[in-house]
Amino acid sequence: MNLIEELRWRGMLQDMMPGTEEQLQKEMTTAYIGFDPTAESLHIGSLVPILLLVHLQKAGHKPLALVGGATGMVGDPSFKAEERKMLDLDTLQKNVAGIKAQLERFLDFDPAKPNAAEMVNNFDWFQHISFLDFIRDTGKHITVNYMMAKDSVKKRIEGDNGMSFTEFTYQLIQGYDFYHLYTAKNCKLQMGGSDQWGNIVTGTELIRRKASGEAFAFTCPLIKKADGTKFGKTEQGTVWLDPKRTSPYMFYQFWLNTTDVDAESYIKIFTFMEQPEVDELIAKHREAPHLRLLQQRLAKEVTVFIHGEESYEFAVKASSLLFSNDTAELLLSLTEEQLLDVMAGVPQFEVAKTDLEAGKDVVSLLAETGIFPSKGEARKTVQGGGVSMNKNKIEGIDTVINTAALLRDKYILFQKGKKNYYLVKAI
RNA sequence: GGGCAGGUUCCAGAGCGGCCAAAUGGGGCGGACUGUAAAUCCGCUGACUACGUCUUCAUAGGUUCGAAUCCUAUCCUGCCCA
Repeated sequence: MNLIEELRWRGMLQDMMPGTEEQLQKEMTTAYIGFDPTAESLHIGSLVPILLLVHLQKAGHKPLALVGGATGMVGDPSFKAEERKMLDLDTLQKNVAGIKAQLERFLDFDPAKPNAAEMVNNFDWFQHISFLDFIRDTGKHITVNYMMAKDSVKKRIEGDNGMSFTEFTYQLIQGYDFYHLYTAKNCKLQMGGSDQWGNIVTGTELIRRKASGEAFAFTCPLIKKADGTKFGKTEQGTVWLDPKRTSPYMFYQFWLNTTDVDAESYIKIFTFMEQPEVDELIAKHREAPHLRLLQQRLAKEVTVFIHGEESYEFAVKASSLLFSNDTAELLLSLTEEQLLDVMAGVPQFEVAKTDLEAGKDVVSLLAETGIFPSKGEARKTVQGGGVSMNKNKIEGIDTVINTAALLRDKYILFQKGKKNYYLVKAI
């Protein structure tokens, strides 16, 4: 299977420019994807582009990972209803550095290899280009009519919020990136999410007009859940790749909670498993969905890829402990070390031990530790039967908590809903 | 620069002097069911020292016993004209 066939089978191909497949067959091709430095860490939304680069490199081509130090200063308006907030320079630089560090783990940068991955930052070339030079040398080649016709900006042009010139410029800036990489690094292919199609095509257009060259592109569908909601969010917010932001346990849980329908497509997209094995697994899953073989395998593959074998095993251990039925007794039997081990990925909070010795009502405890943002919310959730302590449901808001609740004389395990655990440590 | 329409709680969007912490929908959270799934049903959704009090309807002033609702100025947005 060649790269394109592979990606097509995996459902990772949306649009493709004619000739792309032939180009990839013809020679080792350099290709790039851009990453937005909107945060210091990548999140699972960026996983697909990363995987595209990995597949590309596996197929013998040369991947370039571009971090958008310059484009990040402008903000991509594609399909967005509103203008984005501008990031200040310091944050931007920090973000670029953070993202760079993460990307380095997933691609092979070994310079001895002909198709070694490379990292580039578009700030490096944009910082030397003056505004006047840019509009004369580059802006001349593209008409505003062409830029406005893009679907990606339609929402803003027809919408109620307008679009600043700054944001409108974005596609030209990104287009220039492609042009620059084409001339500087013989990069002939750009990939990205399907929302990037408009920006990417502006790049190939620029290459055609300014350099009389031919460049190619393909995009990957944006990942959505079957119910149409946004992929990559949980109750806790974004799922990050950085274990300090989203613990491997939470990360594992995210994948484990995938719905049946989604799991079938995710296993193709997010793992490197091959077709026969995937087909077999899906068949098994359809026969006995309650065993959730598919979700478990998916969670395993992705967690191992991002966090490694060891973290995965911790996550499984913690999950089985927290979700087994007789956990209430089990909790009591754990040693402190085991307890902490299991709770490694669970958010932790502290209380003064003296408060517990005096006895403290649940509501205050939950709010003051920060498990709940306010007393009101803590109260309402407790009243709705949504909070458990050490795996036993808290019955009323008058419940007073004292040192008797402490596990190993030190910890209390709170639970909001079924899946959200919080460990409180008495100090 | 001129004219017009707007800026409401997470979002969309009602309200247009007291009955407004603000309809309705979406989202979110929680409960039941289940497979840590989907669908469905139910509850909650500004804060607090909580049958009451406090801070909210772009911002700052003003009118009034009383304003999200009226007036003035400012800022922001859209549309149209120049």
